[in-house]
Amino acid sequence: MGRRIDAEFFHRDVLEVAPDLVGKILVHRLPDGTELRERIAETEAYRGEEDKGCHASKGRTKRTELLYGRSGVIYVYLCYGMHWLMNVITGETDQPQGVLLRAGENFGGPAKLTKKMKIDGSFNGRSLLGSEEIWFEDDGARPRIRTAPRVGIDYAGEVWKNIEWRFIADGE
DNA sequence: TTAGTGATATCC
DNA sequence: GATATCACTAAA
Repeated sequence: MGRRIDAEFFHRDVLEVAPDLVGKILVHRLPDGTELRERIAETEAYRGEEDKGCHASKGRTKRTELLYGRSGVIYVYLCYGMHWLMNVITGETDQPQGVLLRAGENFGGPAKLTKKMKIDGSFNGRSLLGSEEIWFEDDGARPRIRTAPRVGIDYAGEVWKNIEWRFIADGE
């Protein structure tokens, strides 16, 4: 059983938090007391209004408001009408940045992760800090990380689409 | 490769 | 009010 990750961890630049989050364990306690645990195997960083791949690139709206808010908060977004994608807000307040959780160690795919962890839109805006329902743990694992270009954002243009802000645990 | 799906943003 | 878009997945 690991240590719960605290506010300081998330209150750093997303480019530090995103790779650090790889290998950490997401814990979700269900109302009936069951704990779902999954080690994070892959993340992506989204950072700033100039990042054309970031939702906040179009400015501050009701939807992206959370990205500008406190670190340690969960941003859940419904994609293509059926997939929940989970992000963790990082960095300073008023600085739009967040980490997209792309995969756990037992499955690949952002929507699979939320499905398996039973996370949906009702988690949007919740905090990972001091919560009895959902939090991250550090069990001391320090996986090797490799980087790669982000996926699914072809619309963002050559520069932003090729930048290596995807962080993957190197298996074996 | 394509269909399916619905919230959000943007345009009348 | 209407339409276009989208950080995806599964099936073929």
